[in-house]
Amino acid sequence: MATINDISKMVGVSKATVSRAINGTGQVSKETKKAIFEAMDALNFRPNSLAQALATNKSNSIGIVLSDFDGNYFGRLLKQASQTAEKTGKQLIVTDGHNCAKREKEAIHFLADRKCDVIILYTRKMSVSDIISLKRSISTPIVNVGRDLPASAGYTVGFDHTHAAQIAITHLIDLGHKDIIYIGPEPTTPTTRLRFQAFEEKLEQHQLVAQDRHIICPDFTVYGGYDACQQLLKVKVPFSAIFAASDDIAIGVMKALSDAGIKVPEDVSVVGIDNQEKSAFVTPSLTTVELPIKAMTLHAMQIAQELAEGKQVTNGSKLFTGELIVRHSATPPNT
Amino acid sequence: MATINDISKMVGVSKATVSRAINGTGQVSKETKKAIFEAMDALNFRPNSLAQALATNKSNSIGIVLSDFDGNYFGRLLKQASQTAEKTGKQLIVTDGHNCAKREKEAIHFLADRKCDVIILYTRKMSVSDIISLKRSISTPIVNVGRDLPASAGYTVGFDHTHAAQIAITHLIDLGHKDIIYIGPEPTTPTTRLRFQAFEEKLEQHQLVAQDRHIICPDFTVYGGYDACQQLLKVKVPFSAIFAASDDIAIGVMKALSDAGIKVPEDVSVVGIDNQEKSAFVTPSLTTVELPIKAMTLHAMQIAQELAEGKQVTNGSKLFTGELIVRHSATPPNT
DNA sequence: CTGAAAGCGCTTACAG
DNA sequence: CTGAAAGCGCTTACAG
Repeated sequence: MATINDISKMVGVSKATVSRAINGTGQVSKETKKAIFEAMDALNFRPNSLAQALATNKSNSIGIVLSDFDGNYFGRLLKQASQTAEKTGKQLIVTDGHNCAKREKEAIHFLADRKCDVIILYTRKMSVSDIISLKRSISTPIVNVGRDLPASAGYTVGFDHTHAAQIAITHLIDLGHKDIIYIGPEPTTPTTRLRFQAFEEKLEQHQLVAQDRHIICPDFTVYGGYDACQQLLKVKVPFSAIFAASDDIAIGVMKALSDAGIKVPEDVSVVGIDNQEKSAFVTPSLTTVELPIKAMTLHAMQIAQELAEGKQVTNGSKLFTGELIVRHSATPPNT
Repeated sequence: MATINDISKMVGVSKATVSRAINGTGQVSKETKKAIFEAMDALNFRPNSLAQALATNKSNSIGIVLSDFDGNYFGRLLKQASQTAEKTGKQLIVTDGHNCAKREKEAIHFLADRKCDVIILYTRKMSVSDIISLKRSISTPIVNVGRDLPASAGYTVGFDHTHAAQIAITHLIDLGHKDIIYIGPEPTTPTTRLRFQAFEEKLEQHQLVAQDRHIICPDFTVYGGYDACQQLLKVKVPFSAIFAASDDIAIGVMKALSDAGIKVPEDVSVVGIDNQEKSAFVTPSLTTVELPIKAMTLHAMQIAQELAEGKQVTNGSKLFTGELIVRHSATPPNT
């Protein structure tokens, strides 16, 4: 690998001059500039970005830590993030939190250690105080995505999970359903807690039975939904509608129902949350709540961008809300 | 940020000793080691990994470049890669090739410039000669994933796309179908070309009409499949089966069919390629070909691992083959 | 077991 | 417009 020294020797100038030519900082005469670029080509020179970063204390890259590499919307988030990053000429470094608070923290440190200009943090497991203290311990600016965090956690682009769950359930109630089941993971993380609480509250508010209406599935996957629904069919509690904590779960649920000879929506209505691409293509198409992950990511990247350039942030933290997408998986109950 | 100097001053030893204590290289007495660790804690010291990498010329990380951040199996690939990486204590740096040869190259350079120990390359757009010359121009070892490349391209964990397409089509032919349509992207990339060629050859081999049987869809998505199938329904060519170039396309196709009142598999059979998670959960469940992306990634990571440690590679390049997964979307034609 | 010194490949005041 | 020198924060022979 050729270094700046090689090319400085070849051209017969100091490496300071070479550096200036490369970066376009300071004045360099046309002729020497030309000679330098030719030498760079000849030697196939590429600046060592590690050395650059060490010297300047920044790396021209944006770090992302994702709580997990297979959540149902991490693909959309990544896609959007990488598109915006490309426009700004910054590289994106993506890192896995392995769905565990400890790993999430490590990933953040990894990124901070590499002097990323800014870190986009999509965490599910870290507690609010974790986030706040971590934020304090590193100098890299952080922008949180996905959760609704207090101002002390720094910039955050959140989603109103409570509201999303409410409109889904309200839809079912408005259709006339009285026996509604919730299928979703145990309410142990902020997100799962919010969704489940919204469920219970809405039911109670409408004087419907809210107790023992929660069938737990291990995760947010189709498999989880499928198994949980089979479980539900065994216990023989009466129900006419199911609220699934995610579209994936809902799709698993619908499959289990169909395998058991139960028709959706004629016999049982199902609604989900997420509005994944595939949800429009299953049969029946799924009624769900749009989670605007692309718009959220875009917003987060704009903040990140401004932060990276040391600019004033024009549009700071924001809370996004969902929207009900009515399709064909939920109808009035069969009476 | 505390540096190694701060802690060397605090303890009263040279920074060489501190470095040895941190890395566990060389001898350091118990007492000084203890003092050093205490000081590290007190000052909340984290070694600057940029400086470490610059000094040692390695970074203890594995780089991945993905041709695109929304291909249909990049999620599974990433998940598996990050799981293996975690076990080995290496960090994973993921980078987007933006579905374009130029960007793919840039991404590789980015990773090489950061001194990744090894690069996993999943490219769709770069030509074989591109890959070979790029491989020559950087010193970082590369392991290719997904395509079947010549030995001169270095280690490669490939998939036999021709064989996969063949078994899918043969399945349809064996069921008795004579009028088969191919729905997939234009054969412009290595993968799309292979799949389409296999289709044409098999048809000709069985003396079936192979001309004008290709309905083009813009990409590998459900939307693409949906639109292309609507196209197909307009042109009124007779057909009893559809071979879709991916599961996503197949799912879009089935939806278009069902929207048009055509029953799968009673009226039309459909098969895909990929065996995505959701394919078992659509109705009817999709007959497809398993693409063992997890196993392939695991294999690639093992090579990467050995390369990174400078070990001899025990199991080198390998070509994986698909397996037919028979479910409910394809049956004998209705005669 | 420990230290002084050189080096990794850049950048950036400072001086001219 | 250009160069000499110090510095970024580490590691690693070498010498003791």
